Amino acid sequence: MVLPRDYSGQACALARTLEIVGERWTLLIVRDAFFGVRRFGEFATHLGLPRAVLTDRLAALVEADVLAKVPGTGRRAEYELTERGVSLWPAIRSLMAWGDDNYAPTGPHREFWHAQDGGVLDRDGRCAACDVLIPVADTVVAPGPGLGTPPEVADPVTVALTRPHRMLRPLPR
Amino acid sequence: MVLPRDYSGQACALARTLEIVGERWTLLIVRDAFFGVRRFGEFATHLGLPRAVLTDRLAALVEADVLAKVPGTGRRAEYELTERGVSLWPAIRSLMAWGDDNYAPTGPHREFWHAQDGGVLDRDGRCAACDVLIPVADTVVAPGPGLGTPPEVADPVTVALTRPHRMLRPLPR
DNA sequence: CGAGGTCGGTTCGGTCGGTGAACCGTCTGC
DNA sequence: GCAGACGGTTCACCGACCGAACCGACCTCG
Repeated sequence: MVLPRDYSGQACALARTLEIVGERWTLLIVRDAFFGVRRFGEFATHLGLPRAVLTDRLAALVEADVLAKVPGTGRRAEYELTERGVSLWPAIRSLMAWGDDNYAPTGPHREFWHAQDGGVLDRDGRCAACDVLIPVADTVVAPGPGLGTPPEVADPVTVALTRPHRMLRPLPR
Repeated sequence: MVLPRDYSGQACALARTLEIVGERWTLLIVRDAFFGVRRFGEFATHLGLPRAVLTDRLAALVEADVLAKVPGTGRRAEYELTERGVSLWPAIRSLMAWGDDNYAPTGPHREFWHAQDGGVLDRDGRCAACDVLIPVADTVVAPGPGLGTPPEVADPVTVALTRPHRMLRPLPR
C-alpha cells in the first residue's frame, strides 16, 4: 500500500499514527522487537518479507524514533525499541487481543506473565496475582493454547520466539 | 499495499488482525463509523479516498463481519458497526492515544466524555467522575485542544464530526 | 411526466509500492 | 587467509492505489 506515507489533511491522531506504523509489515516488525528480535537477519528470516522492504521500514522506524540503531556485538548494528516505541505496547496488545477474541477458537496465541511472581496478565497488563500494572520490561511472553506447533523444521528465531522469555530482552543466539 | 491480504504463515494474532484491518484506509473507515458516519458518500467526502478503494474496503469489512450493510432511509444502504466491529474500540483508542502523546504538542485531538454525567474518560475508557468503565455507546466524542480549526469551507460531514456528539449514532443530516 | 440532481458504485489508464531472486562488499570465525 | 554469514542494494515483474470520468437507479420539483 502506499499505506500511509501521508493521509493528507487528516487532522486526526489515528491518521498520524498510521503514517508511522500503518504500512505493511511495520507493526509486525515492532511486535518482533518487543519479543526480542534485534538484528536485520532475524527480522528477515522470521517475517519472510523482502529485504528491501525491511531496509526501508527499519530506516523509517529509526527516523520516527520508534527504533534506535545501536552498535551490537562485533560491530553489527542492532535495532532496539526506544521509549516512544515501547509506549506502542498497549495498542499492539489491543490488536492482538482482538485477533485472539475473533480468530482463535482454541484460545489466545500467546500469554503474558508477570516476571516477578508468574501471575497471568490481563489484556490491560494487570497481574492476576498481585493486581498491579506490570511494565512491558517485566513481562514474560509465552505460547498460549491457540498457538499451533511450528513446522518440524523451523528457523532458530521462530523456535526462540516459541518458548517463554522476557520481553525486550535480546533473543539468545 | 497488498497490505494484508495475507501474512502467510504468521501464526500470530496480530498478523491475523492486520489481515482484516491493516490495509490502507481501513482503520480510518472504522474510526469514522464509530463517530457516526454511515453512508458511502459520507465516507468518501470525509476521507477523500478513491471511491473504488472505498467500495473494496466496505465490502471486505462487511465480509469480515466488522460492518453490516443495512437498509437505510429511502432504500439507500448504510454501514453499521457490528458487535465485532465495536470491540475494536480499545485498539483504535490506543492508537489514537499514541498519536496524541507523540505528535500533538498542544494536547489531544479529541476528548471523550461520559454521556450520563459528562465526566472525562481516560484512555482506558474509565470516567473520571463516576470511576466506571463506560461502553462506547455511552460515550460522547468532542474536539480537544489539539484539533486545529477546520478550513473555512469544510464539507458537512467534517463539520458534523467537529462538534460534540454521541458515538455510534448516525450523524445528523 | 420529464429534467436535473444526488447517490452508490464501476471503469480505466497511469503510477507507485511490494515481491522475490540475484548480487555485493564487509565482517566473522576458523 | 579463506569460506561463510551478514546487512544491504539492485532489478524486473506484478498488483494495489490514485484520480477522473462514466453509469444507472432513484428522488425531487415543476
